[in-house]
Amino acid sequence: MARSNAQRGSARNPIEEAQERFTSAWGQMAGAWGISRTMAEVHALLYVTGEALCTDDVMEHLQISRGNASMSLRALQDWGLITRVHKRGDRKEYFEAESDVWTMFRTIARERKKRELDPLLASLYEIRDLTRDTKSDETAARINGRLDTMLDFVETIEAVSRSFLSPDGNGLEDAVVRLTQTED
Amino acid sequence: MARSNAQRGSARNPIEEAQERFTSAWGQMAGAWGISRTMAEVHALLYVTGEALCTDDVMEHLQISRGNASMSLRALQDWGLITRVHKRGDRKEYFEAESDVWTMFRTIARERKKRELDPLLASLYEIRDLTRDTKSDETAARINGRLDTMLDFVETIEAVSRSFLSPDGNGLEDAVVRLTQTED
DNA sequence: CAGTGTTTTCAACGAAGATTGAAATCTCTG
DNA sequence: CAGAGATTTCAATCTTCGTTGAAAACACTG
Repeated sequence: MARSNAQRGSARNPIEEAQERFTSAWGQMAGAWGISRTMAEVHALLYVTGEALCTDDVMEHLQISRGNASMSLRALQDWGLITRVHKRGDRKEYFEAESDVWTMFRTIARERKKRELDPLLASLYEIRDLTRDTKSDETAARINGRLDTMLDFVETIEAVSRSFLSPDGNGLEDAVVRLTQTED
Repeated sequence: MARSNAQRGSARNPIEEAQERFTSAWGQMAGAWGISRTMAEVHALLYVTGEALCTDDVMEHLQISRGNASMSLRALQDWGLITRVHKRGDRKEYFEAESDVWTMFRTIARERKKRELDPLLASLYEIRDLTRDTKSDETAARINGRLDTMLDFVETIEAVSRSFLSPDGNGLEDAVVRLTQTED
């Protein structure tokens, strides 16, 4: 009882502290890809640990409720960032994180594209069609011009994303490596 | 009284409706770059309108309070997405949005890098240093391996971002164009 | 198929963040 | 430099989102 409280905050040994700090740092990034802090922390924990953990492990490490752990694990599965693992002779379910960081990144990017970019693009098409046959005074022309410019831009972004993400390939990593090399 | 309520939701003419729908669609993207929905809507309004607006214009179009409008405009200035404009013979301040979409994108990306990526990288360095001289049993080795892999990855992302964003140049647009063309 | 261990669901609650509005501050103008 | 107009600030309030915990559903095992 005394022991399990004493180690709150800064963990016993360097490895545990590193694990805890990583989990927390990764949690800060939650906003960066539109998931809750807890969900990011669960993911970080599974990633850094590198082995399959069960709901109780997650609850204990992160000090969260069973319901919260269950929902976060479910959401991470929906994103495709973790997978279920069965251990025979054990009735509990275990989960482990995708270990390849590029795959992880691609998964997140693909999901965000689906949830944010694609709907935006769809909206922009609809909006353009609203004003397709409007006689343009000066103001209308300016506004339409801006909308068209934005649509072009978002289309370009979408095209780039698609070429990286949609095939099964790992074009992303290649491209990034190419880009970081000689910028001639 | 009847009139100003009647046009809530769908605006009178196609142009106004397009403007309103764009503002709303752009507002949905707020989460995507870590600002509040209102702030994104103010930005969208200024962008699509294409001319300088004052606080009262913003308040009226978006149906928000003076305080909220003031704070959102301030925040957008801090981000560098809008600039103040003085109209002579008028005591009010006016604001207009950056009109070049690539510049806009670069501004947002640069700010996010500063606020999210750089701190993450700093944390990861600290975390690595924690475990630098730990004798590694099997578990510790695995965890350290994962942390190193993640650090490499984030360093790479940082390097790519930096090469696009930090110079004054428009390397980003060029790179994107290059990437969308023949993928050989 | 009863019993036990495990996971999921969800209404109530709590925390974090956004918004308001009015007072305080600032800034022109005559 | 008084006063009107414009902007900013911030405590109180509202809203939204995340979390809890216990009940229900589920899934094994003997």
